[in-house]
Amino acid sequence: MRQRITIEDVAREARVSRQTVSRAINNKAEISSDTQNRVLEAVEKLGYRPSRMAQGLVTQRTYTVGLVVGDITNPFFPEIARGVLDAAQLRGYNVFLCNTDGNLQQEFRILQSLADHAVDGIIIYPSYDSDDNLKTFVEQYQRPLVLVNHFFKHPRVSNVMVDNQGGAKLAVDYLVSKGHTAISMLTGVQNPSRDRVRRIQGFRQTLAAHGLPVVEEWLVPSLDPTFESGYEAGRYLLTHHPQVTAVFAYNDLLALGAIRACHDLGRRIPDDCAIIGFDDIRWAATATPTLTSIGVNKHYLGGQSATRLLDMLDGSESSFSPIYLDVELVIRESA
Amino acid sequence: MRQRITIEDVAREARVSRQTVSRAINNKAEISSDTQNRVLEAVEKLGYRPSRMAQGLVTQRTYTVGLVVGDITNPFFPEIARGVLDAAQLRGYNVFLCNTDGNLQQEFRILQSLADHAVDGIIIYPSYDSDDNLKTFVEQYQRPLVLVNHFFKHPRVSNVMVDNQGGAKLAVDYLVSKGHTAISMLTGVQNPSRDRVRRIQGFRQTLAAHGLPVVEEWLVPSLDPTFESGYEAGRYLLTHHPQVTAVFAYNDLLALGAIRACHDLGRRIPDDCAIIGFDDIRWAATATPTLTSIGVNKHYLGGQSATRLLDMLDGSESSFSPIYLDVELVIRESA
DNA sequence: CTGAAAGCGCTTACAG
DNA sequence: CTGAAAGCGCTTACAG
Repeated sequence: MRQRITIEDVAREARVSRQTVSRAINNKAEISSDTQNRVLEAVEKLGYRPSRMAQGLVTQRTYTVGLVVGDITNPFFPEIARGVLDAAQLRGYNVFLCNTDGNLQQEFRILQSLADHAVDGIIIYPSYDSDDNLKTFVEQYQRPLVLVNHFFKHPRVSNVMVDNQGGAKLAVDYLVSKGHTAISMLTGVQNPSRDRVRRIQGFRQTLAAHGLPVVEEWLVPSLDPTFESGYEAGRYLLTHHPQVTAVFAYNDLLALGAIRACHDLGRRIPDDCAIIGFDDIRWAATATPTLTSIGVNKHYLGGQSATRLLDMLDGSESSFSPIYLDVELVIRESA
Repeated sequence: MRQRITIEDVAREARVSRQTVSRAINNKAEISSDTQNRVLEAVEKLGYRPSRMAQGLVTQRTYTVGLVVGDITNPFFPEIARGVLDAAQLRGYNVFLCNTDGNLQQEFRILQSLADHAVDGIIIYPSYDSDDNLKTFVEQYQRPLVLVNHFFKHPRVSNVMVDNQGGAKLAVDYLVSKGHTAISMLTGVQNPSRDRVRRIQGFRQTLAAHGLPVVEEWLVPSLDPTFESGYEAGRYLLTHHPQVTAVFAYNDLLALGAIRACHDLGRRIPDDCAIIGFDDIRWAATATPTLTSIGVNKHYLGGQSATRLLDMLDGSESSFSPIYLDVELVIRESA
């Protein structure tokens, strides 16, 4: 069983002290290029790689970050994760992935566990009521946090916001422009997260701006933001309120479920019922009919979140204003 | 700025030595329950949490593992990842997620970086030609590895295999039972990974077993295993070989693309052309028409892989035979 | 520019 | 059952 190659081995090979090896591999100024080269050769020869752990113990930098999402199985998240991963890797960081399922205790345990592993920072897509978790975490554990779609004022916390309200406006404006007046919304879960609240607000405000009434019975919540729930909610809506001619869904999964419900109820899309989603997951572009949606660049969103976090870590600047990401209306067949 | 609470603080609070604190929190035998309680109270009071890093430096156990997949954005992987994550978390492990994009150099860099972070083990879905990477890694870095759908004989390597050949047989048997004789296959990428090779083998053998010819022109490869490539390949196939009445696709994404191609070419599914996929991703159940596919329990696959890895780490047993996972034919509308 | 000393936060033998 | 010593693999001052 081969032993781990340590800095000691390199020092012996290059006939210098450990500190000098450290200087060489970390590119410190106080070293002659002669010795540096000699050390680097020894490093090469032995295949030495410094232990991140041992380094981290003294520098308090581990080059790891946590990415905390609701459920990686929700097609909204993999692309975000990919954006985070790509940006992180480019700068030499590894990423722990964790799922909260929107469960606060779970979320808390995860944050704690990431702290135990001494991650340098965390990107989190918080649950609907995470403020206590975030607060105790950020005060106990002195590391930067990036929150996606959730505001939290704190010097070590930065925010990346999708223009949810604007997206809802785009959707409703478009439906109205198509002549719809009986517009419903599938709002997603009962306990809405911040982004849900904002999409609902945008929906209400835009209807009002067009002089259209907000019929409360046409705002249909569901258990979770999945295809199945969208199917249930859509079926319920179209059965009990058949006068509705257009549906704006909190997300694409719900919208896709509603499409299926329409289909099963024999209502044609978009003629009998127009449907528009949010997020523009890949699936939306290939569904039948293809889904009109509010597009968010998820890879970019992830990338920006990671970049922001790493910038906070490199920490020249002390304060960071929120990042706002635009959305766009992607018109396809369903509306 | 609050300081980190260390074992030293707890020792002072409980009026014992650091070693005794260590014994208490690690539930060692050599400690009186009296002192243990006193220490645990102090731990509670101070909110002490041991540093995994410091522990890891001496125990050589970090309670982290790596999960290396092709691309988390491919809908095949998130459910696997979820299975890994759930099983790992249950046993107190955190998971680094990494994407190789099937790129060997990238894969090597990732393995190295995970080793730098001293992960306890790795679960990897290897690229098509990873043997060199795996070999140098496993010999240099004395940690267990779990390979999914790729054989590699080594005492520290364990394998989790999906019955790819059997799945292909199920698909072809079914198509033949429906009266098809002109059966084509979308084979995925040019450089097939092990699981691709096996699905193709199964396809060929089963055709032969039914006394049907294998028409080489009907085996259509593509750039990558995506919806877009499936569309291209499907379109090519049905234009140049219109006599084909059934298509078996390497995976669901390709199959879904082929469905769209059929649709655009005005061929009805399944009457003019039957299509069957592999993997049974969620999307398959909700497509129009819904996709007949070979089902793999991806969450279970991930869970088994993680469990196997952690069992190797706990290391009572020295040798582990491969895990074989069954597949099943899921009949829907497309075939 | 280089090395001897101290220490990051823990655990593992070894005494008693 | 408990504590003093040594050490995991590094880096950070501090001398020279």
